[in-house]
Amino acid sequence: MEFKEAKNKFVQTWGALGSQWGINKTMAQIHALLMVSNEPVSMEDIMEELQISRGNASMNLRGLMDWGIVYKEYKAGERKEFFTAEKDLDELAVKISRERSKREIKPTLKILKEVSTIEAKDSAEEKHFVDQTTKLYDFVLKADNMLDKMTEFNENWLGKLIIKMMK
Amino acid sequence: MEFKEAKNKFVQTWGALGSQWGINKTMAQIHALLMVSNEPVSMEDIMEELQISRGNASMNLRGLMDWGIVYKEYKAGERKEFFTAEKDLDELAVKISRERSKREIKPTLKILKEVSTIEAKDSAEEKHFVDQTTKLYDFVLKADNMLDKMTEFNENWLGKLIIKMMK
DNA sequence: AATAAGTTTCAATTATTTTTGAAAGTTTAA
DNA sequence: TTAAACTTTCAAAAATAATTGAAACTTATT
Repeated sequence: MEFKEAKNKFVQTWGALGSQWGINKTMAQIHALLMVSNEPVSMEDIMEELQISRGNASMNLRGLMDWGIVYKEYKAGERKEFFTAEKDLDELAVKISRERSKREIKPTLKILKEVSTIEAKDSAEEKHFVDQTTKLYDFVLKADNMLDKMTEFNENWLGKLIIKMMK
Repeated sequence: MEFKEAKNKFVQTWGALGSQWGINKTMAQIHALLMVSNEPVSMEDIMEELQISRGNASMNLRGLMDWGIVYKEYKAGERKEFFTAEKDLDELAVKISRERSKREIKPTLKILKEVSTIEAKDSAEEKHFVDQTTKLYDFVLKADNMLDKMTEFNENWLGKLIIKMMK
């Protein structure tokens, strides 16, 4: 396989994976493209390589920057903006975790707390509901805290974690 | 908040969360409904509670069974089929992890292997591509193996894991 | 302060995904 | 073996999400 083909295959695959995880295809593709680029890429180049419109590129780049995993860069003497991706994978994982926690997990926890603390009357049905949502709350809270812990490990937490798990 | 309201809120929230994670809303809602039901639920009841068509219910129940997190049950003397959800949350997490690994991670690893092993010529661009995709391969492989390990812990791995992480 | 270079926004369009509903298929019981 | 009870399938319709493109906006240059 030659370089261009491999690069394209990677970008497509990353895009498809993104879709399956609730990230829009183009956003994932742009991210993939920037991840494997050794130097900052302009919006023009992104549009060209992925065959997408200016508006699309602009919006998805903004989205990626909101996630904190793509940065804007300026080149001396150039008016255009360039973009780079976070390339450290541990850092990338930490940022994505943090952001998903903030956007999705925390609000869900809030609701779980609410619904699990209704007064359970005496019916088995209601008791089971309270019991199950309480368990779910505890579980999600624990999982979310684990993500927080990961950020403390910081350097290569995944490797360290696996070593601990082996023991 | 009264029971019916809480239940509805939970089902809606779980459905919305599903969407954000690439699981279709109805599938997530059915799962939520079954999780908090203390006894098996018929397709009729699911249709009624979620206000969805028979076809929709049928297809999404099938999907949930393919994930291995919803089971069919038969009640003595009843012709209808009933459904229950996996309610043990550790077990649920393990099953979802296993299935996502099989369906999404493993195929992605295969592609990453392919594209990271092209002959890198001498250009910095190509070298960076090979380097970055190799790192990505290693990272995803490690993360995937961690999921496997979780299944070995089996009983309350999340709690144990957090304790280990604290140390 | 006018112009040029570049970016963002958003209503309209297009593509994708989900849902419906009725026909076809299955299974059980008489 | 027929009919009734129930489930599955899938083409068409509806709902949702992504994309375009051109006008509005911003910033830098002359």
